[in-house]
Amino acid sequence: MKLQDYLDVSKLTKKNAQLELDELARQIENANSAYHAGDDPILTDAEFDAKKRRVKAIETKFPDLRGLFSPDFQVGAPAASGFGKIPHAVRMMSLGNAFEDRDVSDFVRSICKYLGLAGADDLSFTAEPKIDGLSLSLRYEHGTLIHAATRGDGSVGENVTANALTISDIPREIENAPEVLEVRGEVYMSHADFAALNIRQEKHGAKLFANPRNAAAGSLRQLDPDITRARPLHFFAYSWGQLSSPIAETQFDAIKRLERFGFATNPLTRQCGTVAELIAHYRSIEGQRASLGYDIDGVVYKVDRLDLQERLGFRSTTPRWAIAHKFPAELAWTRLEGIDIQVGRTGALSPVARLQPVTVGGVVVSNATLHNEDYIRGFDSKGTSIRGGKDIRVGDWVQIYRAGDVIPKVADVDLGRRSQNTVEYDFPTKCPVCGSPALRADGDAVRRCTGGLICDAQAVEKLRHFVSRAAFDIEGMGAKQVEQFHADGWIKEPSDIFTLEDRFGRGMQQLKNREGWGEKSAKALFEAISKKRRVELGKLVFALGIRNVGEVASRDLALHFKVWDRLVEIVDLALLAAIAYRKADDAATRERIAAVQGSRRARISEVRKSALAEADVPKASQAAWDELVELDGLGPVLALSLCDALSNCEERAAIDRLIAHLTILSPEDPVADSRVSGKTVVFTGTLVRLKRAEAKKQAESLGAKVAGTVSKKTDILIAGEDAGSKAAKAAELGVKIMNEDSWLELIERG
DNA sequence: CAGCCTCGAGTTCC
DNA sequence: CTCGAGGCTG
Repeated sequence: MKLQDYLDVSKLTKKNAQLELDELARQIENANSAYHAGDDPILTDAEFDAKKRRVKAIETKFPDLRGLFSPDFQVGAPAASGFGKIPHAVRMMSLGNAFEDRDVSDFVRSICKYLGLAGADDLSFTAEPKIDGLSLSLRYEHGTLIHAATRGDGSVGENVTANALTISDIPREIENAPEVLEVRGEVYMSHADFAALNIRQEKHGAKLFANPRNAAAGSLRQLDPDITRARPLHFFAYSWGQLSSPIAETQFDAIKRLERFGFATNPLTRQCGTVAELIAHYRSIEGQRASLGYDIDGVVYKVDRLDLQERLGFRSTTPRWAIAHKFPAELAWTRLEGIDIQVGRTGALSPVARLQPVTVGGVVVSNATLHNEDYIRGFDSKGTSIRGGKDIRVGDWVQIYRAGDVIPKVADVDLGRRSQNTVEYDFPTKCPVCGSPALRADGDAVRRCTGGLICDAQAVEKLRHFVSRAAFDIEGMGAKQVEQFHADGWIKEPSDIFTLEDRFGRGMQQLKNREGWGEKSAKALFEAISKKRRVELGKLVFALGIRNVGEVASRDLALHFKVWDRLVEIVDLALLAAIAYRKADDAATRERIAAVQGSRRARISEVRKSALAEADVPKASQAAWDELVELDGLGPVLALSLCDALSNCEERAAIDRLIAHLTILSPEDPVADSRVSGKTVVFTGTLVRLKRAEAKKQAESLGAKVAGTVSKKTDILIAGEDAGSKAAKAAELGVKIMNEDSWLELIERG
């Protein structure tokens, strides 16, 4: 039969299509396994390819059958990004790190503290090797794999289903599974397979991979699943995301359960009852490291009981109930050839070491961060020594390691090999880009360029921040593109992005004549820009790049103020109070310095208080300032940054020009209704049944705002034992006061 | 006010 | 990923 006829699906009924898809899936799967097992191929490449194309043809005709097994899953996915995006139903977190035994006992101690346990006797843990690969989340519904997603930024991953299906450790169907089961684990490549792959790559004149991790990552992120199939990848399951029903009561049993579902799990997973046992297992794994046949970079410890894991919950990016105990970093000596200065978005001058290239932990390193001038000098501003007080000089032999196996840093300097004619590094006091003075604020570790937006470096960095993933995230407009557009004078400030198409009228013409741009990509870019004219308030605030106002603070501001105009109104109003606060704070700082010199006791808060009282700030302004400062997580420093940014004429004008192009969306309240949603609560005194942090987390998950101090805006004060001044103030203000038990009762009923 | 815990800002290499 | 520093807790 001709291929063309084989791909003709016009006469196919939906019912037959379903049956045929299943059959094709089976055949392709079998061919796949045979391929993996090294058996004789069941299908020729052409046959294999034809079957895949028929699947695609059928799925195009019956889109609702699409998905389960499409060898090219992202039919119709945007071509620019390559892979479709998949939001994770449950965020994929990273892990906190321990480097020394001490950190492990600290970890256990903090868990006990959080749970209110006197000792670790009742706790037990699992310990397993930390595989050095890339994490993958597999979603099964009714026992069938429906997609596989990379970690991405933790919230949204990339759809690599087609590639995951070529990995023999990943079953397509599992039995007796909950309706929804997301299995998480690590994709990796063995040492042997890595070596063989590089030999093949070399033979074909292709690029060699630096290490198995990169090889595995490169292989999984192939647009053509056939290439992935030819790369021998493996998968260890160690965790899970969304579950329609629990699969076990402990971490260890859950791993066993994953095994029964047909997943490979790491054979060195153990249960440990004490810190000593954890460390012993760590040493044992460390001893076997070289003979495992795959890369690991540490050992992961997790609280075994899942109910406790749930109680412990998560910090912003890491779970409280797990930690990665890392192996010591690899070290390498090389020569420091020079020191360059980079200028960041906030004007920070950051020194970067230019090194004679050296291999550290499987990667060739030629740059390393030097942090700031104190780090180079070997002493911080308080006179505490860094690296034993050894300064770093151009020409020195320096020892390099990759902090957390990622960021290259200087660990040590070999003074014995320092040549006579080296000189101490002279940190610039002028911005190397714009020549403005670079000043170091009192007590600040960084020196900053004072040029503001005059400084090209700052302008570019601000633009890069504006288009970054957590901000406007414009597809086709990454760091490289804004840099280029800025260099051409096409984009000077964020608002220029939205006039790019108009301003150049024939912008399309101009753009598509430029190298790397065609008509299609230019059109796609303008479309992508247009799409972002509707923007969520929090993203907008973050994108502005106001100092000290990051992703979290922006989101909190958005949740509180809901609309842009309201936020601006309050910040504008707060300006007078902000000025008064700064003056009072400066006075307090001067007082402190004088007090330290005169060995008197400093009473900073009182100096500040009295200075503020004298300032006589208008009531409305003070109220606005208080509203900002009393927001949970915000304080005077952030509030000052906000006021500064919005009261600066040029900056404000640029912002106004920008928002003229935008439709600003109010944030959706992330929490469903509960009895306490929207209420502001304050905890005080000693809580008996819950620890403070736990109570706070729980209240927030129910939509309540947790504040630190009682004010008129407080709805409920939860008073534990020995509640003091806060309870008195609440009574004075007529705020509702509850004890811990009635609070718990209230939220449990809700 | 000291000691956490988080967040923000800066960084490298693929 | 790490450092420094802001903000909160006790």
